Amino acid sequence: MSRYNPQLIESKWQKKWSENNYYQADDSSQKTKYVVLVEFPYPSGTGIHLGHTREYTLGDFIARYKRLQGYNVLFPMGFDAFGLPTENYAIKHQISPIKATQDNIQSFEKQMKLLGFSLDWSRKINTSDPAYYKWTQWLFLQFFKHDMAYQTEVSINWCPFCKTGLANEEVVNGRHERCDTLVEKKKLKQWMLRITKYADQLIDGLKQVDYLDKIADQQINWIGKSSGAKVKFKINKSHLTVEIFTTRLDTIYSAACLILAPEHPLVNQLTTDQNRAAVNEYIKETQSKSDVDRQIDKQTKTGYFLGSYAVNPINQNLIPVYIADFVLANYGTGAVFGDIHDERDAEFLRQHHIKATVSVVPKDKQLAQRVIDQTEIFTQDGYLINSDQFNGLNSEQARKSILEFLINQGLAKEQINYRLRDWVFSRQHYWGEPIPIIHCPVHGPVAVPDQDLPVELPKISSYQPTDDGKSPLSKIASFVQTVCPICHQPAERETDTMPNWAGSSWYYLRYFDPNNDKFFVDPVKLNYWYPVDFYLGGMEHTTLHLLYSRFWANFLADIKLLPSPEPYLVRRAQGIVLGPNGSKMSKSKGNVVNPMDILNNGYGADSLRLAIGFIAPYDLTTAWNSEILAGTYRFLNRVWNIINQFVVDHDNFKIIDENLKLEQQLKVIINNMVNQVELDLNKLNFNTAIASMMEALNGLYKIYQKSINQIKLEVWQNAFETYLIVLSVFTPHIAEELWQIMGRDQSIQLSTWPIVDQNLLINKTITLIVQVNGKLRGTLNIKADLHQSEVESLIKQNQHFQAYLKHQSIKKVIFISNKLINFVI
RNA sequence: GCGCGAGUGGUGAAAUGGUAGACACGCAUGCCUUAGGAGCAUGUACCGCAAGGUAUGGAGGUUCAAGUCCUCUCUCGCGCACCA
Repeated sequence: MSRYNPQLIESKWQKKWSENNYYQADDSSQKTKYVVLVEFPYPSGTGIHLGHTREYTLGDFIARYKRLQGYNVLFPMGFDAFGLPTENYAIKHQISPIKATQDNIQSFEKQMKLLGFSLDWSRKINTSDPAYYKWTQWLFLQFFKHDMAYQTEVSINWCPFCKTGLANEEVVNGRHERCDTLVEKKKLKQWMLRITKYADQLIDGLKQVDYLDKIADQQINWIGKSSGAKVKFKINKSHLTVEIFTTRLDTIYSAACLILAPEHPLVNQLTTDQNRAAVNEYIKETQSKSDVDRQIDKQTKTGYFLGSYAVNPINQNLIPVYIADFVLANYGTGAVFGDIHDERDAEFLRQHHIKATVSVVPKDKQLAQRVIDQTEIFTQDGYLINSDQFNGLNSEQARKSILEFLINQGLAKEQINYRLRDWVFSRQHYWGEPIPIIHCPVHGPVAVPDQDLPVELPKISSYQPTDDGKSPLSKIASFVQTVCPICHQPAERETDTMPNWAGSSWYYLRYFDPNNDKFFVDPVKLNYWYPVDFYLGGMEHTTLHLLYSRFWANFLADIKLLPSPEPYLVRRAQGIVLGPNGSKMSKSKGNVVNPMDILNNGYGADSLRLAIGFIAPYDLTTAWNSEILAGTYRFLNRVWNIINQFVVDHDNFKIIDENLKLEQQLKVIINNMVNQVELDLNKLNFNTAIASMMEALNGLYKIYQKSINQIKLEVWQNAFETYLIVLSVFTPHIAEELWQIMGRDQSIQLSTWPIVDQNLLINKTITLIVQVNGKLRGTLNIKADLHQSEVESLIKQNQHFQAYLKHQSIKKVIFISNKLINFVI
């Protein structure tokens, strides 16, 4: 009997599978389709890491399970090759990004194959391939043609290290999420996509899909819808008005001042000569500070009085106008009224000695008094005081009434604001899709005609971005100089490129039809495959890739390029794999576990795959633990040994003393396992599914060692074969090898998922729980479906239980058939 | 501060309101041997000789019955954050 040698069998089967194209999805199948999508990787130089391995292994479990169930499964893979990581890698290693990408893709693909993923490699895509980005550019032009892409001079987040603009989503704690450099503000003319137009749809669409709650919550949070009102404040002795945004119109009687953002356009006009010098000084100061610096000390509310006064439209009170850097220029109207019912405002009033009035108090009288005395700040909804005819209303009623009152005078209107900003879509980098626009002195920005797509990236020698905020493409005259497609007069190409999120915003669609050079995807294939049935990815993309790609799909559905707006029916996120010491894996900490090392250590892909499924629930962040691996390896050895033993015993098999009860037991073990694994896989409980397989194997061992000759050969054969089919979802190589050793010619992948025998699930005898006053007092092995009276009489005959019930009056008996009996005494 | 989620053995973790700790790691004892990165058997929450009692971060509550439901509270993780 041979020993289990994963390296030998794994490479053998990987080769066979790829030769036989088992995983190529069929575009014209009669079967029901099922698309399993996992986020495609950046092909960085370090090869795949354990995080990829977890994500793709879990996706592979689903894909293999669905395939055995008879679905036409599409489980594709590609490479998100544009973007900063690849460019930085190329610069560092002094090779061209094209070459770097090719090399890295090759090694990624090789490594993924070593892990036995059932990917359809015939559909491989690469976002940096001109044949692919031709359609990224074409799709961008659809945005442009529908006024969804526009150019504007904006103050953008600028990364001085990467020398490029960033989207809000890429800035984390004031730093660029990739390189951790402090982000600066810079005014640049940028291409923007109107994602804000889809804010409501992106919230509402979540109701139609099955996303993990926290994913949906995070997206809703990020979009940050808030309903309130815009109110006009007239400036005293002036024709000017300042518009403010508030969600708390019920507190307007408390408005003690107006506060504008330093960048507010009216600041200059509202500043009196007397204050001008100091105000300008303050503005200069804030501009020199980064967002992070501004937020370092949230307690100190700096600001400056402009010299003007505004008129509170509700009561005609004159209130001073200030600027302060805690008011954000790019949210709402860039101006607010300051009042005591907001913690920040209250702090501002206190620090600048502005007199505050209370207008909302809580119901609790003692608390209300403290609020009136201004010893306590009350920011919640309550009841109105000091508010003329609105006194006594609750906050919600007051908001409505006051809004109506002001609307009638033309001084207010309802307003919904979002935190979500339009998407800065320009990058000043070489390694991205060129934005396919030509700037004509006469016609302005003009779309590159479809027949001229793709606008290919020119090959250049220096990829280094420039300091002046321009893409390196701007230095290539032969690229820049062109003619206007409308008037054929000299014109210039756009030199900005798209962000790395562009290619990934629609990549899943390209898998449906990866080689089409006539259209981004053939409508017939699109209708068959769209939408994605199951999408697994990282939590970190919830407000980046996931939101962006939903936005693209929503827009493309609006212009009839997609059948429906929501691209992913189910979205789940796998947990992060931490280093063995419980902290994030990183080179500097020296706690990186490389999946390829695990393979080279002789454990093999099957043990690794199993360990990944077994270590914890799939969505839990978990520290890598190589002892789990030793356990799964041991388990596979036991599977290997018992089946090889069976094949040996098979030849000299003689039935002795046939035992039908034992045979039934064997069948029940297998049937229970299939049932349990099926239930668990449907819920993505891979860890308990694998535990069920281990439990079943323990059961098989027990019966096999003692009583192999008491059960018919074909029952054994059937049990082991069923076992292997279920196992093949998790560990395809060893399953395939043992399947062959058992004498089957056809691949185990072409088998069908076993059917659970419902009759075998019903137990003939059960273990009844016996409780007294809810406390466990023992169990009783009895026939199933006994009546309460029968059970009670059995218990009364039982000395052990009698000890508890004797001399007691039984008040009540709770009886749940086949489960429990509880005596209340 | 806001939004989500989680707290269970020495460890990773199981438990449709119904036997808490499945499965696995580790450990202990024994067996076997071709002495291995093995294999097999038994045991392994805590207290107690036992009968029994106590245990799911803490405090209450609902219930015949609570890890699970409710209220309060503590701790940790993730996300967002001067968004009016």
